[in-house]
Amino acid sequence: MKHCTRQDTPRWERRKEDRPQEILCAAVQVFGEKGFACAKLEEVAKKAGVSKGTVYLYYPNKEELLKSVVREYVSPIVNTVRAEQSQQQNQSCAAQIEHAIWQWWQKYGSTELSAITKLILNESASFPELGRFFYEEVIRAWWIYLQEILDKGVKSGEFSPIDTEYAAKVLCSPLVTLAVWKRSMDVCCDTHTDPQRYIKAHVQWCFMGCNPKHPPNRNHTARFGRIWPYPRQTPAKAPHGL
Amino acid sequence: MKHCTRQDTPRWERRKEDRPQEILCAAVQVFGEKGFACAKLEEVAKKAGVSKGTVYLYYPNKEELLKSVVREYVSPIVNTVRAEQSQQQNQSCAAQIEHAIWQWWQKYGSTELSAITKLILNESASFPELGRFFYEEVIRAWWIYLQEILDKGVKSGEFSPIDTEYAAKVLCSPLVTLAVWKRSMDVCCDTHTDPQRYIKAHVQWCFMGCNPKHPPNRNHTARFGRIWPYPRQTPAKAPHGL
Amino acid sequence: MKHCTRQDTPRWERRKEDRPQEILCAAVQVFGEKGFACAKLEEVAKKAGVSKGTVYLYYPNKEELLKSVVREYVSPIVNTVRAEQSQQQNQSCAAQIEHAIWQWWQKYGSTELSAITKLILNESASFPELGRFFYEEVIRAWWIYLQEILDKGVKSGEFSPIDTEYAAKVLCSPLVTLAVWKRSMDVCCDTHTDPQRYIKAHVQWCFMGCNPKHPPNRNHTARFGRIWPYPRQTPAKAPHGL
Amino acid sequence: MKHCTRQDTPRWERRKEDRPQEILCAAVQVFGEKGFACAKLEEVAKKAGVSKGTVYLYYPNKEELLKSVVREYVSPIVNTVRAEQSQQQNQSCAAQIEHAIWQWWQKYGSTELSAITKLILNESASFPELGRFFYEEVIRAWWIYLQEILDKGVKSGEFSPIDTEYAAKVLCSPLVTLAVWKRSMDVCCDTHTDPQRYIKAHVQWCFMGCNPKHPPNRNHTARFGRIWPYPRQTPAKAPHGL
DNA sequence: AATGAATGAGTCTTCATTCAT
DNA sequence: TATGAATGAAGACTCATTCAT
Repeated sequence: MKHCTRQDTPRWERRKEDRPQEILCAAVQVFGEKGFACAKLEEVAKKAGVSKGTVYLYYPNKEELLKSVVREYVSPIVNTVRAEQSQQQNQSCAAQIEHAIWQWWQKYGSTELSAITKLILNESASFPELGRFFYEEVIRAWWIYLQEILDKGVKSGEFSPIDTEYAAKVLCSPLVTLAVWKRSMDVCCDTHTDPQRYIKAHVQWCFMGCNPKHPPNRNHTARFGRIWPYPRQTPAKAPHGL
Repeated sequence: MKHCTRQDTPRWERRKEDRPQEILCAAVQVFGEKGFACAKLEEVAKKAGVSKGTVYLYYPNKEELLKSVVREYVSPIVNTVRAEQSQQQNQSCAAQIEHAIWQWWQKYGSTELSAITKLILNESASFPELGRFFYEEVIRAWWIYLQEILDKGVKSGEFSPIDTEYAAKVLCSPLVTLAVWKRSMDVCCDTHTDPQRYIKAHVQWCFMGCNPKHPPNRNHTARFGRIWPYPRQTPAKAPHGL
Repeated sequence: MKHCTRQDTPRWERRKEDRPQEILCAAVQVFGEKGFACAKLEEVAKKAGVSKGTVYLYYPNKEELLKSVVREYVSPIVNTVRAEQSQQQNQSCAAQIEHAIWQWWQKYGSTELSAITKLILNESASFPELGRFFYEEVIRAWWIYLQEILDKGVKSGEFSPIDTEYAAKVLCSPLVTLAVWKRSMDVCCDTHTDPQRYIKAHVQWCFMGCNPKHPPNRNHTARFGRIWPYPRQTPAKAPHGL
Repeated sequence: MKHCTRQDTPRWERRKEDRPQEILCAAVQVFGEKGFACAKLEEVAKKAGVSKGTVYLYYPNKEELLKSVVREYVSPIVNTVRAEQSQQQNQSCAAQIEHAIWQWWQKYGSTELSAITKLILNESASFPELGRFFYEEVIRAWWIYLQEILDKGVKSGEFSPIDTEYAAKVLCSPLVTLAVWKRSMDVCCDTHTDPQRYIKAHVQWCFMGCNPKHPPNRNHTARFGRIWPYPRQTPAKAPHGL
């Protein structure tokens, strides 16, 4: 004989298996929307349907929660892409580059996860450890992956001899910009950047740039000498001088 | 008893009018480094050489300070952009592109002004009118400028026929990324990105990409169909959907 | 299907009765080390080899656990004290004193039991009944024991005429301090107090102090008149009164 | 013409000079009553008549607040006593010892400050840094001071040759015990320990112990061999074995 | 006008206690 | 019984904002 009191709706459930994923999933959303500093663990908890304390049961603190998000969701992506690629070694390096770019978009850039990149770029100066972690765990992995393909292409003669290390960085930057852009300008303006078209333009650019008949003199750039870091101005100076 | 005539304390006389500028100058640095949430008004005050209270004398609160910073700093950027657009008309389009890139870095990217770009990208989701204004006044102007050169080059046959609108966006993105990067990753990691080398790689990329013998099939990309914005996931769902 | 008869799992049968003891044993260590406030029930549980919930099965809350610890652990102390008191009657009083001191250390001070003394001194202000019980059953018994020896020695002329009641208290204090010290300062500093050497110094002190040729004038102390409790100071007062 | 509105009772006063002392004074009381872990900075603030934030204006955190109490009020005491003593170098060492003991009581033991000693002994295992700090700052200073006098006395022949290092420790312990006692047993029992009488007994003990005609054989102690640390018992063992 | 001392709401984190399993 | 996942009240600490000076 069972009394049908409130006991039928228990105050909480025991779901050890699912909790971590639920919390991580909520964390992606909250971190993505608010950034690291402004994200409230209480909001993460609420979104995950648990109490504040439960979050700490699975992740020792805010920073580790974010790191876990990265480790769990973001880091594996390069390896996945790499693994898929390795089954197609007979493709041209150009095809491999293109594939990597589209995969990046499909698996990361187009998802909620790419908000992490925006977050890191925003806050790594304030939370250096986070910046270092993301750099080591994610950014470098992508750079290395792309540079390997470029190196292979240069070695085989498929590509021109280029500064592959920096070319890999340049190669990534439109993707990063696109992800940030979708979460900044496209939110407040009526720009509606079309990712497909953007990436197509990027891919085309990758393989031929604008393809001029007479590329400018390579030494042209020697004229420009200012180097980073530029001198800081003292606050008392007029800001126009900046 | 001390006489406070104009002659005796000329420095103090100007002070009153300079204060707002000094504060804004400090604020752009702090906001640029820390983002809105992590920026401390105390740090702004210290950098500006005034007390915390003085900041509130000129700006009613943190949000208004941010808005003032952006409003104030957009003008020099606009001027910088405009100044670029009128020069080098007689050169080849390729040379004009390259010149624009280097000028962007020299006049803008390498200066404090580029902190504003980082700031805007950070905060435009939270402060839409700021984003809109910056987009209209600065970004679009710059895009149009580049697109005009590209269009001219395509029209004259100097360049291949490309999607000039989006190519202009892609063309900008490494510059934006570089400026943001110097203010984020390079601060916390030992990456020490070399702007000269980065821009050289970018310029080379612009004109020939990696220049493969057999560029991949253009239709390849049709396989990728996911479009933005993707549906939000509810926390209970499997995170693989991320 | 597993048969759980007595023969098959003899160890498990006893478990149920041992649990409270195991928990108390763990608790005395943790309370002794950390004090009531800083002791974590989780640490107690782990040390006892049970789960947090099990502790609550036997003790309704932290406070009752502490009380049980003291109740349970005080008895052995009392017995230890009593056992000491009946021996060595035929020796000189000095020898009896010395013997008592060493026995105290060997049977009590050097064992886990002395953690209880530290605990009681910590918490008796918050849990008066605990303090009272420990005082009546243990401390007073020990004092009386020592005082009896001192009285006998004074009466027989072996000792000088002294204030035996307070001398007994003074006589105890280095022992208490040593036990507390080993559990506090020696844990965090590199002091490594040597108990043997400490007790030797104490014993020597007991029988001759520093043995000066000209002890100071006994009436000297009349100059010092402040008595306990001194008046509490209000915060606004000058702190020099402290 | 002044309107007598609420403005007559301003929400707060600006009292930069007095705040630190008021806060420290409140801190002594709260730390003394509650111990380090249980002391709430909010209570300190309330007692000092300020808000929570104000405490942090002057002391960066709880630990530094306590350290400041020690540095400001406790540490100077030895030096004061030392300085006073140095004006009486012609006194016997015995008189100097006695003077130090009474000064300790008058300047520290009888005041609210001596609760710090209890606190440290209680919590230095949980807050090792605090323990180390207090040891270095206070305890060692007293030990050194007393040992110096003892050494001088031994050297001059006024005292017997003794283990002055450990004798100094033994010499301190009744004072420590007294201070702890007044704040533990005397609070919950009707013991009402008389400090004057206690210290008199201690002083007498210092100079002659119980002064037996036939001190026990010094080698007697060789029989006792157990040394610290004794072996920890496993929780499963019967606690009587402790 | 300028200062910076003072405030207190807000957030991370801990842990005694509860309770579904 | 026993477990340990889940809770939520409580406390340290921060910082935008106020306001006495």
